[in-house]
Amino acid sequence: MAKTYDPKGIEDRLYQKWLDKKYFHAEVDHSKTPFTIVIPPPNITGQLHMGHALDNTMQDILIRWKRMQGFNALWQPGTDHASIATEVKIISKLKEEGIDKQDLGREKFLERAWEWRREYGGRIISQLKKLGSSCDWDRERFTMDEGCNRAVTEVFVKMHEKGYIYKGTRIINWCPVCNTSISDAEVNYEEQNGHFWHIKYPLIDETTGEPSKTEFLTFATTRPETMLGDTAVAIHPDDERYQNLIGRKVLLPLMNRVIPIVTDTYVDREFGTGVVKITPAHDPNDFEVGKRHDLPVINILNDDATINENGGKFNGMDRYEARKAIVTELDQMGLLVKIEDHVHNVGTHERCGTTVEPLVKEQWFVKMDELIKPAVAAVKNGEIRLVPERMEKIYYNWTDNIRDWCISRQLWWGHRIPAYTCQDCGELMVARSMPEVCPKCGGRHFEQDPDTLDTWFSSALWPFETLGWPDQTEDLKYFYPTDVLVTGYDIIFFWVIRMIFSGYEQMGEKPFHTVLFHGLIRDSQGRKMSKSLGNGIDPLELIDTYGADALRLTLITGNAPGNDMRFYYERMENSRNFANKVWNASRFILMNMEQIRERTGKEITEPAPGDLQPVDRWILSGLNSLIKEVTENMDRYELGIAVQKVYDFIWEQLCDWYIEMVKPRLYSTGDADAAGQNAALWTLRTVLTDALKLLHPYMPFITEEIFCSIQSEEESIMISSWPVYREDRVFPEEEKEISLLQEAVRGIRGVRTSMNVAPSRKASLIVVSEDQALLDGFAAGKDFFVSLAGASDVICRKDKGDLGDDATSVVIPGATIYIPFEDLVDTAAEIERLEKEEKRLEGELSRSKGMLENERFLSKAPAEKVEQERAKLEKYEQMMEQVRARLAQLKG
RNA sequence: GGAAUCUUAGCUCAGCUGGGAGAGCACCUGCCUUACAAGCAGGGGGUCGCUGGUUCGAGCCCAGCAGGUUCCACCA
Repeated sequence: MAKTYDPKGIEDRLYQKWLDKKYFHAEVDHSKTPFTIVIPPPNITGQLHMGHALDNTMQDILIRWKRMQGFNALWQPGTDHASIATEVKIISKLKEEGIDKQDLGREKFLERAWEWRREYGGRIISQLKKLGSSCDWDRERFTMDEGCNRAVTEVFVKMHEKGYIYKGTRIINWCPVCNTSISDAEVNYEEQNGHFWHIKYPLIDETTGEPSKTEFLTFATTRPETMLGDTAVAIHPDDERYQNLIGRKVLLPLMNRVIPIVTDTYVDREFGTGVVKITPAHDPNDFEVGKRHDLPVINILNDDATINENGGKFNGMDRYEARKAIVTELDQMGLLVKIEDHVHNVGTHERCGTTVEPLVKEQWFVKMDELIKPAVAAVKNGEIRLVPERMEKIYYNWTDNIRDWCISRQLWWGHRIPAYTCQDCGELMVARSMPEVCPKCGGRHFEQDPDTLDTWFSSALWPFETLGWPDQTEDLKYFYPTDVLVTGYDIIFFWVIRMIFSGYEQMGEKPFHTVLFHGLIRDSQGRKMSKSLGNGIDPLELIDTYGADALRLTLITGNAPGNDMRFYYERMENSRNFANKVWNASRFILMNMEQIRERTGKEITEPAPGDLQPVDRWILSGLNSLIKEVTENMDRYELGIAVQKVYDFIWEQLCDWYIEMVKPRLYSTGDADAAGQNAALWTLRTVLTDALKLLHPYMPFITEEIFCSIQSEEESIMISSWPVYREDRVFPEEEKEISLLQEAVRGIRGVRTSMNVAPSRKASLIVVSEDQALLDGFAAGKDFFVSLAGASDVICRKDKGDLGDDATSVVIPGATIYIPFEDLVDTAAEIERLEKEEKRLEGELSRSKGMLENERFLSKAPAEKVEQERAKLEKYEQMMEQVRARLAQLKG
C-alpha cells in the first residue's frame, strides 16, 4: 500500500467494477421495499458544474445509504432536451458557419439538433460518473425519447379535453432576441437606471372638438415609445383633481388619435401625477384596464422589437431608436415637460438577458387555478415535506399568486404542440396524431401548430414518464411514487411545483414525499459562479487534483440544507487530508494484521468476551453510539452533521486515541499477548469496517478500496449492510474509565509542555487515589502512559507518602498524579499553575452550586438534568479538595 | 411594497427538541515517536449584531432595532 492515498486510477477502476457487477441496477422485486430518486435531468448542453456536483452528491449519498439499508434503491437518470438553451446554442453554432436558422429550415435545423444531442448529450453523463453517481444507467431516459414524447402528447390531449389547456390571446412576455414567448417564471427583474419622461397630451376642447392649446394632461412614463399604442388615459374615479375631466378626451400626439380618459381604481393617486397612459398591447396592467373599458388593443411591435406599421412614421425603427426619436419630437412640440432620473425594475429574459417586451399574442396556456389545489394541499397536510421547512413559504408565495402558464414557444427544438388546423375550414383540433378527416368539413389537409412546448412541460412529467407512463408498467406500479427529490431552491417554481401538480393530475398521487433542497455554491467572495465573471470552478478539475471523494466531502460538510456555501480550496485540501488519514489508518491495521498473521500463522477471529480489554470495549461503545447518531441525522437529512460525526470519530477516537493506545499491545512480542493482540486487531477491523460503511455514501471510492482489502471475503462495501445499533455494545463503565485515563494523559502532556520537558525525557508517574478501582484501572493502563504521556513507570498507591516539592502534579477527578521532575520543578510556577486551576474550579463550583441551590431549578428542570449537575458538582468538589491539599503542601 | 434568511474565534462556517461555546483554515510552541509532516502533541483567540422580554436557565424561543444576502410583487 502506498504511503499516501492517490485516488487516480482507483476511482475509475472501482466505478467500472460497480458497473460490471450491475450494482446500480434495480429491478422490480416485491420482496423488497423500493427507494426511488429521479435525477433532475441535466441539460444536454450542460457541462458539470459545482451545482450539479452538489446536487448529485446528495442524491448519491441517499441512494447508497438506502441501498445498504436493504431497500431496492433506484436512481433514475436521464437528460433534458432543454428546448431554448439548446436551440440558442445551435443557432450560435450555425452563425459561426454563416448559416441562418430560417434559411436552414425547420427539418434541417432539427437534424442539426439531434446531431448535437448525439455528440454532446452524453458528455454530462460521463461527468456524473466521474463523481461516483450510482444511477441505474440501463434506465437512462431523455425528455424527447419516444416514451416521453408519448407522455407529453397524452398529457396535452387529456388536459385539453378537460379544459385545462386552452389557446388564448393574452399578454405574454416576449424575448425579441430568442424570438419566442416565455413564461413569467423565465423573466428576471433587474434594477436599471432609467428615466421618467413627463409628457403632456392636449385635451380635446369639448366645444370645438379640436385639441386645446391651453389644457393638457400630464403624466410620466418610463417607456415613451409605447405611446404609439396608447388607446386611453386613465385617472382614479375619486381623484378630486380630475373630476372635471371625466368623460373628456385627449389627443394622442404623433399619432393624432383621439383617445378617451377613463376612470379606473388601478390608478394610484399618490403616484406621479395620478394620470396613467394606457397601452393595452404592451403592459399587463394596461391590458386588464383595456379589457374593463373595452379599449382597442394596438400592437406596435414586430417580433424583433422594431416598431411595426401601427407606429406610423416610426415604422421600422428599433424600440430604443424610436424612444429617442419620439422624445425629441415631443420636446419640439413642447409636450415634454421634464426628464427625471429613475431607477426601476426591468424584466429580462433569464436565458439571454434581453429586455423582454410584454405584448399581446395568441398562445397556449395551462389554466392553473384548479390544478394547483392538490399541490397546495399536499404540502399543507404534510403529504409532501419540504426540507428545510422554510421553503414552504416560497412555495405558497407562488401558488397563492399563480397565473396561467404560457406553454407555447416559438421554437423548433422541443415537443411540437399536438394541435392541427384544417386547411379547408380552419377548424382547430388537438389530437394524439394528425387527423385524417376534418370532422367539420371533411377536409383532408391539416397543418400542425408550428410551436413547441415549454421545456418544463415535459420535465413536469419526469417522475412518472421515466417509469413507463402512459403505460401502466410494473416499474411504474412498483417505483411510483418516488421518495426524495433533491434540487436547488432556484427551481421550485419551474419544476418542483409543476411536478407536484402533474403527479396529482396524471397519476392521482404525489410524485415524491420529500423535497430536499440545497443552496448555491458561491466563490470565496460569496459571488455566484458565472461564466461572465469567470469565477466558476470546474468540478472535474477538482476531481482530477483531489479525488471525487474529497470533492464530495467538501460539498457536504459544514452545510445545512438549503443554505448557500462558499467554496475554498483550503477545504478541498482538508478533505483530501482526511482521505489520506483514513487511508493510513487502514494501512496501519492491514500491516499489523499481516504481521501478526505471519508471526502466529493464525487469522483474526472474534475474541471471547473476556479477551476484550476495556479500551476495546470503549471504542466499540463509541462506534455503537456513532452508528445510532449518524443514522438518526441521515433520517433527518442532516447530511453535513452526519458526515462530520464520522469524520471526528475516525480522526479523533479511532486514530488519535484507539490506535495509539493499542500500539503497545500490538508491538509486544510475548506469546502471552496473543489473545490481546487478536482482540485488538479484531476490534480495529470491526470498528474500521463499520466506520467505512458509515462513510461510504459520502466517500464511495476510498471506502470501497479499503473495505475490499480489509474484508477480503466480501465483494463490495456497496452491497454490504448498513451498521445497526446494538444493545450489547453499550459499555458505560469502560467509557468512563477510558475517558478518565484520557483526561490524565492530556493533563500530563499539558504539564510537560508548560514545563518544557523534552519529549525524550521520561518520568515515572505516581498515581495517588483512595479509589482502588481507579488505581486498578491506571495500573492496567500503564502502557498507555508509557507511550502517550512520556512515562517510564506508573506507580499506583493510596498514600501520598513523602512525595515532596520536587514533583509536579496533575489533578483529575478522584486522583492526583505526581511526576517527580526534581531539577525542573519550580515551586513558584507550580503554585501559580495550581492557583489557576483553583480559580477555574471555583468558577465551576459557584455555577454548579448556584443551580443546585436554586429551588426552582430543582423543581422545574428535568430530573435527569438535576442528576447530571449533582454529579458534576461532586466531581468538582473532589478535585477542588485535591488541588487545595496540594497547594497547602507546596506552600506549607 | 411583501417575505425569507443571515449576523458565533483573524477568515469560512457548524451548533439537532433551550441545560457548561465547536470545526477547518490561519497563528504561536515543541516534535521526522516504525499508519499518516496531507502528520503528532500543546497553546492563544469569542460581551454568540444591538436592546428588551419569556424561562430556574437563552447562541438557540418572542418583540423591536441595525446591517448584509436572497426571493416575490411591481407604480405607470
